[in-house]
Amino acid sequence: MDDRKKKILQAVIDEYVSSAEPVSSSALVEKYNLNYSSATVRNELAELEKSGYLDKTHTSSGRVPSEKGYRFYVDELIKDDDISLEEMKYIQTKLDAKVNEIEDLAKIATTTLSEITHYTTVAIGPKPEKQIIEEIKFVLLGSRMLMVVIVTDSGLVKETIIKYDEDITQNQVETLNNLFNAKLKGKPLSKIDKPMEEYILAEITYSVDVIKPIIEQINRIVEEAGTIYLEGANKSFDLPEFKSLELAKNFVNVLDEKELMLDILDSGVAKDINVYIGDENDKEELKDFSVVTFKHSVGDKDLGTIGIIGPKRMNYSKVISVMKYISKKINESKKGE
Amino acid sequence: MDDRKKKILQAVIDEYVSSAEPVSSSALVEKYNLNYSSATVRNELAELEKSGYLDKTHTSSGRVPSEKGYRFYVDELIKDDDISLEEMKYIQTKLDAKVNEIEDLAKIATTTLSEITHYTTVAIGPKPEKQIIEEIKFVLLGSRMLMVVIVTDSGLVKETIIKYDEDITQNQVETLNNLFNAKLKGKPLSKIDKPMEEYILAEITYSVDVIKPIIEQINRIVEEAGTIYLEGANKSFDLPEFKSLELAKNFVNVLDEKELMLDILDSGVAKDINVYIGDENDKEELKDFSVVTFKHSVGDKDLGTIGIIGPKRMNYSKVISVMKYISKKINESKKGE
DNA sequence: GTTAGCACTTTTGTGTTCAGAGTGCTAACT
DNA sequence: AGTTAGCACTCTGAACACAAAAGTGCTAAC
Repeated sequence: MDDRKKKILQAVIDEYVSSAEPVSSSALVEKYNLNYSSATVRNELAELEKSGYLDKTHTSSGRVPSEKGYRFYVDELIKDDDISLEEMKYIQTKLDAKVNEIEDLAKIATTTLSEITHYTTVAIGPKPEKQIIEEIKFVLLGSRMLMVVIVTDSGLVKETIIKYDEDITQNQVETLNNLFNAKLKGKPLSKIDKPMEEYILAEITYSVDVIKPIIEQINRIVEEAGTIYLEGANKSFDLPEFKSLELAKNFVNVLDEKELMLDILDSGVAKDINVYIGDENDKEELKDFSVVTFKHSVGDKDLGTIGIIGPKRMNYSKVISVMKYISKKINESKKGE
Repeated sequence: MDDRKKKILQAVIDEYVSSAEPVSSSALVEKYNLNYSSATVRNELAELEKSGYLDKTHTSSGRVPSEKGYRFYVDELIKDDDISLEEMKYIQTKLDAKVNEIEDLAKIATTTLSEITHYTTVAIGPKPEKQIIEEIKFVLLGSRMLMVVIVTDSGLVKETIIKYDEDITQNQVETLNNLFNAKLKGKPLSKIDKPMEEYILAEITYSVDVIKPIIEQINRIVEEAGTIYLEGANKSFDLPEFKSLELAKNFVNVLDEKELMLDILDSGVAKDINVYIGDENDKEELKDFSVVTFKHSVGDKDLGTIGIIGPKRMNYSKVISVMKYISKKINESKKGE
């Protein structure tokens, strides 16, 4: 593919991304100051179409990028500095917010990404099983509320509260602290299984009623730790793709299926940024969309994966540029902590 | 208004609520086994229209309830036991879930309400200023993470984490516990103002760097405590009212304005259940919708307010029945705790 | 290799027509 | 009195035709 073809393909995609309308030869000449006539451009467009990079919606319509076209664009033509000074500043202030829980940081990154790109973003934290329990602490609130706090090596802090019908003594709290730390510290953050439960129950001399709810709640925490969150689902409704309400509803339904989202975010291979365009998505429901995911981290601490879901006609340059920038900034700013 | 008119008005509303189409005289006769001919019904409809309870979309169309019609329906015709056995059971299992934080209970109620009614629900917790701090506790996690836990009389438990660059001693934690409890216990949950901040700073002998972030985070918690949450925003897209995407977008935007939502939920007067139909809403943005709010509580503990936002063509009977049932069940089941 | 020019294709918007759904009213019936 | 059958009238919405607009592809000339 020669330079002129690349230039034209890029122009078609840029134009289509911003207008969502099939792109005509004359529009290209006018807006992208190509030094050729529309007739020449038309010839090139015809060839690009023959090689599969472009499509037409009907015989006499303008051109629309094909998935192959987008793929070529993402692989070869993308700019990864498509981010303005204002955007950088905005990201910086957002990330500077005094947050102390690692989950909050991830959430802020997800929100910011959605705000800047205007696409829907989803995120999951690091897999619970990959995190190591560093400390588990029992704290008595009043005399009948027990708080359980679990701290993991990746900086995750999760807590829950159990209410009892009887007073809990400081003594009991000590015992619990000792027992649970002895058994769980250094282990991966996963549910307490039957054998472990039996062991703990056997070990404790006093009432089962105290222990049972603790185990129940710890298991709930673990489950919750793998939770996904979602930002800017409504943003997608501004897209002309969704002028059919049918499609919009489908989209919302996809987002609602947590399992599906988990799979998608998990499927990202080792690469830092993964782009799935239309049919490249494994899931049938996403064949009409594009998904971009990236793993982020602070130093060597995994922060989980963030994904963007948008139309195939996504602004890949901007999305990837912003992702890279956020990723870099998170890593830099918080490394010392 | 005589009985027959009431019966017909009720039939028109019930039919319109389920079909969203203007209701014709013949449809009424057929589906609501009225023992009159369509001509008679037409006469009644004409009178109901003259008195303002019904509208027409054009001269020869069927009838549509007016806001006055809905208001009459809500005030006079509503059934408050419009809830099935299955629904009761579903609510019961949901509420039986082992949750221990009062906020989670409110969240479950909100979600369940949305699931059963298929409308969008929003909720706010009790106003922070109305809650009294019962205990404030500092917990050291590892050696450089400090967790602050605040417990209020209404059962709210809020916590946050502060990370330091230097080790914190158990001694310091004790001092903090004593100082903050001495100053804040029994006070309403509100931001720490300047004088109080100065006082605390003066009182503490060691580094300001330890205290500053604590105050910062406590204030953040307080702010967050008044937060609203939202459930089932996407459900509304199934409504035929939203066949115009324009309206759908507006609706989403309304939901996005947290301030607005807060106002609406706050404005509920002392009554247990408040219904605002169309123009009865203070906010311009909600003139096309109806809002139903209710305060809920466990025993004498305020749990905050839940609201339902839906089309004026809302199933008021069902919504109110379900609200009442949930409210009753929450109160019953958790009273002992 | 490039481009002006034009025939050809398809979409989109507009006006028109026509059937269908409902009402309102009149006149007859109980 | 109240009820109802019957019919004229109104409005909507779907179907169709037609014209204008937007583009392309191709040819022939530069």
